[in-house]
Amino acid sequence: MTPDQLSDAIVAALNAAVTDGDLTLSDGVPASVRVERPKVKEHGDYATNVAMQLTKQAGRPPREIAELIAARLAKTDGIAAAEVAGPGFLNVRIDAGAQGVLAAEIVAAGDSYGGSDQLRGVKVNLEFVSANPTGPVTLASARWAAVGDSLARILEAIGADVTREYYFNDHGAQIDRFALSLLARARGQEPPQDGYFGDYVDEVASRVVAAEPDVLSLPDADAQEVFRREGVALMFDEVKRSLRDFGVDFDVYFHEASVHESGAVQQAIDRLTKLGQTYEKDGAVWLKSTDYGDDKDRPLIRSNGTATYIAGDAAYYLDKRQRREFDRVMILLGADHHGYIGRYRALSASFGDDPDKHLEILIGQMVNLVRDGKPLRMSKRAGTVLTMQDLVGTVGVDAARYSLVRYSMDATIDLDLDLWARQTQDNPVFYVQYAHARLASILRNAADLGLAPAGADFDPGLLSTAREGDLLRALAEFPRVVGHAAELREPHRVARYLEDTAASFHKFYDECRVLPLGDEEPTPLHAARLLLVAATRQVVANGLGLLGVTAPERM
RNA sequence: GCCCCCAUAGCUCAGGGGAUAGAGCACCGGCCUCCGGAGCCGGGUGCGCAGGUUCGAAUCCUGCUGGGGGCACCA
Repeated sequence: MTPDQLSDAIVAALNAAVTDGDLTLSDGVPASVRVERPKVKEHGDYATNVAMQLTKQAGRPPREIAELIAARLAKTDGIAAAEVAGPGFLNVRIDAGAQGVLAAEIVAAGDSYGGSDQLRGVKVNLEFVSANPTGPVTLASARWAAVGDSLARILEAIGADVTREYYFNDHGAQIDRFALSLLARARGQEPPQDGYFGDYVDEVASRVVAAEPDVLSLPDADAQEVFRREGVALMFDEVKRSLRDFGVDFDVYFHEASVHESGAVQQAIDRLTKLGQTYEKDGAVWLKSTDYGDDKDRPLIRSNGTATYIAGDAAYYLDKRQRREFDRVMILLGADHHGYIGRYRALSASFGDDPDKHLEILIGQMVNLVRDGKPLRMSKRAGTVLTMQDLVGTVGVDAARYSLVRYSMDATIDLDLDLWARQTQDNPVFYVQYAHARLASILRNAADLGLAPAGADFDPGLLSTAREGDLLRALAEFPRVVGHAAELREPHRVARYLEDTAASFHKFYDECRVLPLGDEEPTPLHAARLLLVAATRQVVANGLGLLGVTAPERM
């Protein structure tokens, strides 16, 4: 019996109490009740605080309400006991049998276990990373790559139709500075003060020269144009390649330059003007973003006639909303962009959208580096920027992605380079992957013995020890964890869940022999435990899949 | 000055109003005749401060302290 099924049973009990005239609820019976796993074993398999929640509208003490539910619940199939405790908690024990059937259900569901139809039919556009093509993907961007892709996978698991999107800022001043920096390095000069530094600038510059040998004999403006075009193209390739190596495949790489070249920017501004959302002042065209809660109005067209960055955003946002009629535009940004929220919401509202419904901007905190216990300061100028590829090269894709996704986005994380570089069991990803390898190994050994997991008609009551019960309850949690991770946009919950579940499995393994010992005859218990192993392996594999981390058969 | 995030064990971090606040690392001590010891078992210290809401607060609200990041006709 899963928590959701228990919730249904409790609702049924409440309905029965009302029908019998034992209970009156002014707001009616809730559609579902909150069921949680108690921290203490003595409090049963599951507990609910619904009686306390209903105290007001029932006009009766919580313990009395809990008694009414308990009496009816105790008669429900699959429930071994229901007792009232403390101020009005209802503690429930599930029949071992009702719990054990889950193992067969999970194996039958396979890859789909954990998913749901919660967001079926919802089209989501999820933009993340979107780093400028003026350098390699940095460690900070790697966090959004890991978190964004995992979030996309989790949303897809609950039915959403997700488009992963990357916005290349390949237009504007920073691109000019990049081109100038390349030109300078190609000539053996220092890049400008506000230019780009680091070895990769030299590399890109020499690759451009190799491809276009006569570039250095061109006039400055023409040479700069060649370096801009070729340099940016090389960076595009580099960015795409490192993301692919990281296991992140974007559906759309959108180029900022395209909305400027196509006239989409002007169309977007015209539209805003027609909607009465702009005005002219000091020779510039402004968006009345303060009407929608922004700190200040934002210029769309500068007094020199050129379009601003936010004008490109306007066109891009409009494109996203119209291209496939996305229900929701989600954007993952670093904390240094949090000031961006106000103007973007105002932009959305200016087009007549509801920013609370159509737009969602997620802010994640930064990644710091620590070495020898001391913070390591990255400097773009000195060229000491740690890249995603550096991280992957040091710890591997699995550990890199896992380490970046296992923390709450709200928390700044300190990655200890030495620790991750050591690649020892300090890294929790090994704990989870090891559990999967161990599970796979048991299944391999069973196959060698000609032993198959029990079928759907097995006796679930065989899985009755405390460790088996703990493991089954952990497996039963998975769909809820995925649902919560999706709803709260918190992929790290999946990682933490996997660590807990791996621990439950390791404990089960330590106490419960799965395969026959020596020449012992296989029994139904062996087959039942093997089924539990198969179910556990499935859950661990599904969970790792949501994080974009491999589930190894062997390590 | 204004805005956002954070503050929980020696360290890195979990903890969606619930009962006795958890995990990993580190430290000490146990467990391999057979399914992977990269594992398991035992040992202990903590919610920055002050108010408020609530039957109940690490969790929600306010103020303060400390840390991080932002507040361009840059992108």
